[in-house]
Amino acid sequence: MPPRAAPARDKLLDAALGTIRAQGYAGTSVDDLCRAAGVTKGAFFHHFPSKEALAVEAAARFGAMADALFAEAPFRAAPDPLDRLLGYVAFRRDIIAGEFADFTCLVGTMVQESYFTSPAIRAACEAAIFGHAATLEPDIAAAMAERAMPGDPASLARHIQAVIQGAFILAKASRSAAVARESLDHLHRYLELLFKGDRT
Amino acid sequence: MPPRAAPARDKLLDAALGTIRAQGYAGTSVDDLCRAAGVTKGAFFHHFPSKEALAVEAAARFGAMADALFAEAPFRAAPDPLDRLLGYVAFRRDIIAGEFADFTCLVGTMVQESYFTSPAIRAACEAAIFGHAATLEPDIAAAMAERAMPGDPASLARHIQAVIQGAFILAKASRSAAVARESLDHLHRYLELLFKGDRT
DNA sequence: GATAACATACCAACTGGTCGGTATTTAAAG
DNA sequence: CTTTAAATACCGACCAGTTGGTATGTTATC
Repeated sequence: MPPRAAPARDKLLDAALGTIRAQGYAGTSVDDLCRAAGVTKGAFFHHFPSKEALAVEAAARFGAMADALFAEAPFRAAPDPLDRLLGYVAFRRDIIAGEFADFTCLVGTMVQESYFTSPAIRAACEAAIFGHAATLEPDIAAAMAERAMPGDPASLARHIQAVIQGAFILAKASRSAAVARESLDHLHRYLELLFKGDRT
Repeated sequence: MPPRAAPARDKLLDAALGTIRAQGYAGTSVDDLCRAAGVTKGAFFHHFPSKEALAVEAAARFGAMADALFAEAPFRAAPDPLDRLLGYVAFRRDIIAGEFADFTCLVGTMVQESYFTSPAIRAACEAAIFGHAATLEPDIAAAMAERAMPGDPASLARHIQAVIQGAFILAKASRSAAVARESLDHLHRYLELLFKGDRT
């Protein structure tokens, strides 16, 4: 097959998304990854200098995939910035379904356990989370400006990410996606109260 | 029920709180724990049948310690239930300071990485998180009743925990306790808007 | 003198990582 | 269009250290 395409590399990265989201970073061995990807250890260390390096790349890949998903989602077409913001939260709520390893956040999982032991992974996760949060800032800023509201768009964008991350934790603890969706509903209500001043 | 003083047991449990919060469950070896506790491996397996069993007990201990901390905190003395609720959030905000391993949540960290691989740990973390959330329900229910508000007290209590957990993740990612406090401020504002309808 | 609390030595399985090798592709030379 | 040389992709045995856990003690306390 085409070596230039390096399928083993992509297979490993893909396998990492699912496996690490289910077992955590430290709980996933290089052999686990190779097995899940259907690849040998030789291929692993040909493409990645270390397990940590793969994690860093997986974090970046996950961030890019997430950004692309939301950039192309239907709610983006709304003309009003507040509608786009509320649409984002509603969309995030709605995609919380199915297997946990499918809707859960790779970088949130990894940073939790390796922020202290691996500066490289921590930085990669920070970039993914805060980079994604930054994509919300323009709409928040526009919605605030339209209403001459005080407030820090960046801070609200970060809070939205915090709620999402926390919702995943409660969902995992209770094996219930519904618990996570509920929290996103509260977040949605917060934004409505904040921007519209009512509970419509 | 320890027959008579088993210092090694307590030292191991204490060491687990700090070490697992910094390195995660899978990232912490039994030897790490023994070293941190100043105890030998023989003592470890004399008191705990497995590493997993220690984690389960550590989760329960952490939950009990947290419940006790908030049950005795000053805000509990407020006569109004809403003030107690807002006081809880403000108090949680204020104790986010210093070392990450000191204010961060053991059970949130553990459940994130082992909800799939260890049913026992997952259940222990679920009990700690949702048990703690339940302690907020009476005040929320009372505050809602006073205002004849619709809404599910349990759901709001869980949301509060979700925000707290998510705030920790963002804090770890950015090495900034301030980011977490900010999120607690947003949560505080949500509750004010919900119950008072203004931004006082 | 029994029992719980600890210590020491040890183990098989697994850990992340290395290494010498082979197969396939690309690029340039003929 | 071939031949060929360099590069890249991949394989799988192997390594030293670590893993969670055990077996067999010794010591302290009732």
